[in-house]
Amino acid sequence: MFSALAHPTRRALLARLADGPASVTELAAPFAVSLPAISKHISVLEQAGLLQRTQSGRVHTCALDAAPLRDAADFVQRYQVFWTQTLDALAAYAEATAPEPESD
Amino acid sequence: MFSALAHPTRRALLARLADGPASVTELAAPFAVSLPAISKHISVLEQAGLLQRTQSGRVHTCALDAAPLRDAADFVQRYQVFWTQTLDALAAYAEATAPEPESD
DNA sequence: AAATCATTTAACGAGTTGGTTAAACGTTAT
DNA sequence: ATAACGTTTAACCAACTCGTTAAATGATTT
Repeated sequence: MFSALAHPTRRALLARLADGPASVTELAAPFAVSLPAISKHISVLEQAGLLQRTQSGRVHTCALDAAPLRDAADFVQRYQVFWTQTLDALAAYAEATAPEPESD
Repeated sequence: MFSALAHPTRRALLARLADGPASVTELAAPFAVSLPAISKHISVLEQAGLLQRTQSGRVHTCALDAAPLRDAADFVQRYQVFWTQTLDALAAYAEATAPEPESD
């Protein structure tokens, strides 16, 4: 999943699909690589569950499926406190997760 | 960045660091791989900016730096609308491409 | 039926990743 | 000074990634 997102071409493909479904050739058009290369990228995205294929005739139409990205969002947001809060809040968070008997 | 997150061991290291800084040996302890392997993972995280190293004596203390994760969060959240509206969008698209009169 | 089109598969090569063990490096302790 | 410790570097290997070109597949058009 994260490795599917790790390649810039694949992120660009997702961005393109955010504007609507497209065929493999349409998806490949903006890129300077061969069609088989794009085909492989699409397979990677499909296997990561980020892309759904619908074959109608000889045209494979690809559509974005962002559902798995929710997991990535969940993962990343667990760390949100570490970049949004101040050091005080960070300390509070540390204390909340690993309570330390300080007094009382 | 995404490729740094792509390896489960590295995500586990980040999770561990979320509880506070730790030395390389401490970080390596829970894993069944050799110390050099962990050392490399730490280097990858460090190069991705997710980890800061402080050498004091012969001990390298590693601390989480979640700031770069903000970029990942930004990326992922651009797609949030696609998984919050997924059911409607998918239904509409399915109906448009393969019209299946199920209810009228 | 033959040609063309959209796409994938096959086979290959260069470079990277993720692991290993052995050795090196610098720090601390005896 | 010597030994032990924490960590990295070196050298190596197997497996994977990302790209290529050439051929195959299957659908459509002529």
